[in-house]
Order: sequence, then structure tokens, then C-alpha cells
Amino acid sequence: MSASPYVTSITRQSDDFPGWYTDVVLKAELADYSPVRGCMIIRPYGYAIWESMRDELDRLIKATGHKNMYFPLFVPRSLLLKEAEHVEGFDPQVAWVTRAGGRDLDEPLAIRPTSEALIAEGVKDWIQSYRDLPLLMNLWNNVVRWELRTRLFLRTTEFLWQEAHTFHASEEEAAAEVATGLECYRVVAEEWLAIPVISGRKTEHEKFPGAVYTRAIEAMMRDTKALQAGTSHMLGQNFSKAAGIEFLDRDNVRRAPFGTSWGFSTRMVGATVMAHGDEFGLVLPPRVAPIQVAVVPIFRSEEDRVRVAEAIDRVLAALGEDAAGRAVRVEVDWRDASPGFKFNHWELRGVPFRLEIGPRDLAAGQAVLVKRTDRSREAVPLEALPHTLPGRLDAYQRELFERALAFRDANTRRVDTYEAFRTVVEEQGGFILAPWCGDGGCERRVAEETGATIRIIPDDSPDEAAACIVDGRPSERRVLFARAY
RNA sequence: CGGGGCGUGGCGCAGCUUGGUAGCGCGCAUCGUUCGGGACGAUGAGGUCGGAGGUUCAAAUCCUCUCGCCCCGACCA
Repeated sequence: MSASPYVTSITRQSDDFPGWYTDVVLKAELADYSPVRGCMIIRPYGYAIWESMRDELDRLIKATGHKNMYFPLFVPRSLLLKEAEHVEGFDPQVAWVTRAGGRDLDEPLAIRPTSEALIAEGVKDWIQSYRDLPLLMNLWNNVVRWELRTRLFLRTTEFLWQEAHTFHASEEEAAAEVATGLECYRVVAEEWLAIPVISGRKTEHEKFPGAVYTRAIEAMMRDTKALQAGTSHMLGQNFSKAAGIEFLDRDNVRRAPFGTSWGFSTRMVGATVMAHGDEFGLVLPPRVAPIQVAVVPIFRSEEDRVRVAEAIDRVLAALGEDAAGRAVRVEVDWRDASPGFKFNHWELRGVPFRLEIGPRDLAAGQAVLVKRTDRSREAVPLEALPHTLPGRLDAYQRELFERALAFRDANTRRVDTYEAFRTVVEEQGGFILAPWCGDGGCERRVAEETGATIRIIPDDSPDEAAACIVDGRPSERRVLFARAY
């Protein structure tokens, strides 16, 4: 396949997954490289996918009582230094502004890698009483983290995301909030991106710097590697105390509020590509697909062109809204190119359905509907299209999720010895559920020797007494190991 | 930071060993013929060969320095 004559040919997914990913992102026009190392230009098609998931997540966040607001891009050095573990964790990744206005600044300004420090300082005066709590804020912005190795969408120096920040009077309430955030992410991942996720807790080593604990959702890509798809942090009183935030509680005692923060980024565009894509390119879940149906008119004569156009117009008019009031996103491809070219064009871009309408179809009062995933073709009467398409899109959405779930299950294995563990990691990959004693040394040894890390301690992992695969000490439950992005 | 590779129209490359004033495919533009799985022909636009310095009558090509990118390693929430 390396000698394919077409410019839009892509690396085979089965030969070289990372090469395939880069090809798809570039050639499906999701994004492009930028003049700045490690940064990317998000193109309209890629941005539209981001907007779909962003809009849904924004609805969920607002529905759970949070309000959007904005904090500045710059964090004064002194603020970033206040929470010791936080600054230590982020230090190598922070970009600094040291000069502005033609002279060196008295105090360097960090370009936010995340906003916890700035927010804790900013809300200090807003929280005086337990009546001011909970304080539920959400920010849509960009952050910068200086990365050594970058990948389009998956790990870029600058990325777009949402960061929620909340403050609560009790630890219990904050813990519930951590769960609320994670649930928003699960809904977007599973119901919109059709990516099944496993929720759980990060190990001490993998948690957010400055957090008491971190919860996350973890997904499997089509190369069986893991990708962290969203994190939610219990900050406890760490940032509150560092910033000196206190409120007067019901019992007239001054207390530091409990904080949480949670984030979801443009990385999920990359996750969607890697969770569903195939040898022909992107496969998009209908709910976030910028175009759900690509119409390819087929004609030779001008007379046919007019007749096809009229038929398409009638279908489009009827498709505007179905009985449930849902519009179907349709693009009619009138470009002066051959039908075959257009077929490949829209398949590369992952459009769920293609609709071919030509003279033969008009004679039969039908159109040919082709499904992206298996390229199956079906003749559908023109008058049936408006009411059949929404249901087919819903079914397609469910099929993608079921397919991804089956793939994940087929690549998840239970292992009880280190020998078996190493064999599975090397020869099969995927998710591995294995006993772990909870010791950081064992965790580190596995990472160094196999490249697999503890992705998560799953919430639904049942109590199960066993021996840690590394040192044989008692393990209470299985944890999820995998090689990860 | 260590090892290796690469910078030539938008993209992918040849040319460099053996200096002689830049070429191919795709893409792009116009016109015509085409159109149910990546059409074809004709014409045309587009490049100070990553940058600086040097050798030479003459440098994409040889020499020196420099910048950038990719891969491997190291480092990583």
C-alpha cells in the first residue's frame, strides 16, 4: 500500500498506528501543525467536533449548577509558589513571561498551566460565610504546558479545555462534587463520543499535584493502549489554606473550605479518532459528527443534474426537522469531482452515512444509503428518508459504542502472576486487571520493567483478597494496568 | 542532553558522489471531454534549493558555522 498513487492515502492502521493517527488528523483536515513547536492549528472540521462535545458538556455543567466565568491567562509567580506540591509538580512544564513593555518584569508571570492557584486567591474575599458556599465555577479557556513530546490533540503545548473549580463547606459535599464532575465526563464520553470508559481513582503517583486524590475515566484506543479521558480532583483544603480562604461555619467556627477541580480537553478529539477510526480514516459518532449525511449527486446531462437537484431539495426540506424536532446535518457535495473521489473524501472524514442520488434512483423513486462503518448499501425510497434517517443515526451511535465496548472487553485480561503479566503486556497489550498491594515501589517497578502503568483503581472492582503480582503482599482488589498515551 | 536521519514550488521526492544557472509525480488555475468507487487531454501559474559565511569564473551540489524538524534513548501527572 505504500505505493498508492493518491495524495490522500493514509498509513495503514495495522502497520503503524501512530503514523495512521497523524495522517488521519492531517488529511481529514482536523488540524495542522503551527509555526510554534508543539502547538497546533485546529481547522474548521476538527473544531466543529470539539464544539459538539464542548456544547454538550457545557449544558451538563450548567445543569448541575455551575456558572461559567473567566480568570486571566497570567499567574503571578508568587501565587503559583503558594501550594508546595502543586508548584513542584508543574514547575518543569510552566512557561514564563519575564519581559513586557520593553523591560524586565519585577515578578515573572506564568502562563497558566491550570488555574487552581489563581482561583484560590481570586475567590478569597467572596467566601465569608457558609452561606456563600458551595461556590460552583467553570472556565472555558486555553492552558500551556511545556511538553517534551507532543502529538496532535493528544498532547500539545497549548490546548483548549474546561476547568471547573468549586469550594464546599464539607469534605463529603466536595467528594460528591468530584463524582458529579466525573459523571459529566462519563456521559459525554459514552453517550456522545461512543467511547466506553472505566471510572476510578488514580494512584498517589499519578494524581494531580496538590490534590488529596484524583479520580478519572480511562478509555481504550484501537491499538489497545489506554487514554485518560477526564480527571476530577479532590483538593481538600490544600489550596484554601495556601491562599488563606476561610469561612464562618454554622457553629461560628472559622474553617477552610474544601475544593475540587476537574478538566476535560481537546485531547478528546484525538480520543474519538483513535477509538473508532479504521483503515479508511475517521469514523465519527453521529452526535458529534459535523456532517451526518453527505449527499453525492450523480448525473451526466444538465437535464439529469436539474432533476437530481430537485429531488435533493425535496429531501432536504423534509429533513429539516423530524417528528422529534431534530435536524439532521446534511452536506450536499456539488463539487466538480468524480463520484468516486467524493466517496473517498467523505469516508476519510468519517461521515456516518453517504446518500447517492442519480438518474437510476430517480427512476425508482429511491436513493442509495451507504453506511460508513461497513460500507453496506441500501436502496431507500425518497419519501422514507426524512423519518428513517434520525433513527438510523441513533442506531449507528449505539453500534459504535457497542463495538468499542466489545473491543475493550476482548482486550481486557485478568492476570495473577508477574510472569503472566509481562507476557500479556509484551504479546497482547490491552487492559490488565491484576492484584496490587498499594505500594509505590511495586508500581514503579512494573512501569520500569514493562512500560505499563496503573491507569486507575476501578470503582467497580470488587473486594478480592489476593497477592500483589510484584511482591506477593496482600492485595484487596484488582487495579487496571496498561500502556498509555 | 547523547546517538542517528532530514531540510529543494502547497504535499511527496529526484538532482549532490563527479560544481555549469532546477526537474518529476500529486495538488492548484483555465478550457474541453467525463461522472453509480479516487477520470482524461491541452494549456498555464508557482521554487532567492532552511539561514549565514567561505572556496570558485561559476555552488542545490564542496568547506565551516548556525537554525529547525523527525526517530531512538533519557525525562515526564
